[in-house]
Amino acid sequence: MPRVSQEQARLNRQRVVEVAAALFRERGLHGVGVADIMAAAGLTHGGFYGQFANKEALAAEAFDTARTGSKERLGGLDDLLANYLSLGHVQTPGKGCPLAALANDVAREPIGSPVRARFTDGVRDLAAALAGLTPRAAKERHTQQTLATLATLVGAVVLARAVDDEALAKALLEAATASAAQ
Amino acid sequence: MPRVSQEQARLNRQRVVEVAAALFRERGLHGVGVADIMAAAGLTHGGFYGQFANKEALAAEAFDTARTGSKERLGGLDDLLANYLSLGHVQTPGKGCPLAALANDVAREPIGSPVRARFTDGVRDLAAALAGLTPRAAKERHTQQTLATLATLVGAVVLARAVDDEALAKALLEAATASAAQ
DNA sequence: ATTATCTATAGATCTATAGATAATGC
DNA sequence: ATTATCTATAGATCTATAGATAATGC
Repeated sequence: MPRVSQEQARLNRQRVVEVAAALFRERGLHGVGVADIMAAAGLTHGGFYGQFANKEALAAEAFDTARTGSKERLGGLDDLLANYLSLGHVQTPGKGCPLAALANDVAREPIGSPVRARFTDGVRDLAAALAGLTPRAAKERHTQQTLATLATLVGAVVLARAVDDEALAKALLEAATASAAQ
Repeated sequence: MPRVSQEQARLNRQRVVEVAAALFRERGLHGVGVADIMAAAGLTHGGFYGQFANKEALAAEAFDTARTGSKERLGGLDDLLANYLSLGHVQTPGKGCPLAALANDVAREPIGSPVRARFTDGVRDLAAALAGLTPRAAKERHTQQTLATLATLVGAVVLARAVDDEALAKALLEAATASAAQ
């Protein structure tokens, strides 16, 4: 019933995107509905379609928000590794790296889908961040090492989250840390 | 209408599990319904509940079938790496490693869920397979190296599948191969 | 008057169950 | 007679839209 100001509407829209960014990472792209997201933002279902074309468009925006919002406070390679490969990151996917949280979901999206493009940008971005923090060898080898490290980080977090045994989860994170630090 | 022999019923049941193992890996645990699976097996929806308690029980059986069915023909570490880190594996998740195909899905299942237990067994299994093919250093370090390699393999495949650029997918696989082969 | 939000609902889809059907196998 | 499978349907849930409501802002 209450109609709000344009200013408030803009804030509401941004809140929807942020809430969606968290819920998608926690429950998956198909694990949360538009009604859930709107309710979590304190709005009603019907209001959604005045602000977004459809669920897919929201997912694309939410992915970007998750990407920029979860960027590691970079200090050095060691800080990034410690943050990324922490139990805290494993236990709070809603605030963590969207690559690790949504890779399987994105892989099932049709090619050419908006979220796939954002995901690819995210991979390049994180690879660039890692490359910038790493001592550089020969250029080709440097790129290769960077991509391998990226795969190790994502793989360790993804597996640690799915496993039923916290000791094994920790062992995966520690093994990845030791490997990525050389 | 047609009622089949016990023998045929057993075969039908096994076919349902195998079809489910493929479809779950392709579309995710929530991306395929019981009706889809039964239709793909050439049976009708209603027949399902005579053979399985529920969808979760089928998922647990299907995960085990996927695990044993996708076991690499081991020849050596190089063969395993070449198979696991191939574009073929990336492009046919329905026949590939269930750890890479379903990690995000399993991570969203409640703790204590049957598929989480099977997933954990799968991680230990693949780690053991890798350990058996790897030159052994000091025991602790050996285990650590094995888990790091496992994370690298899974991460590379998971990322390569989600990315929109085949060149980047190949680069991820090659980087992981170079890293895992030392 | 415009428009952000809400109510209500259409149309799909999904899990699960109940009861009917018809071939197997004692 | 038993039982594997099928038909039909209940009860949830999900995306999307249409129309009503009421506060904003020219």
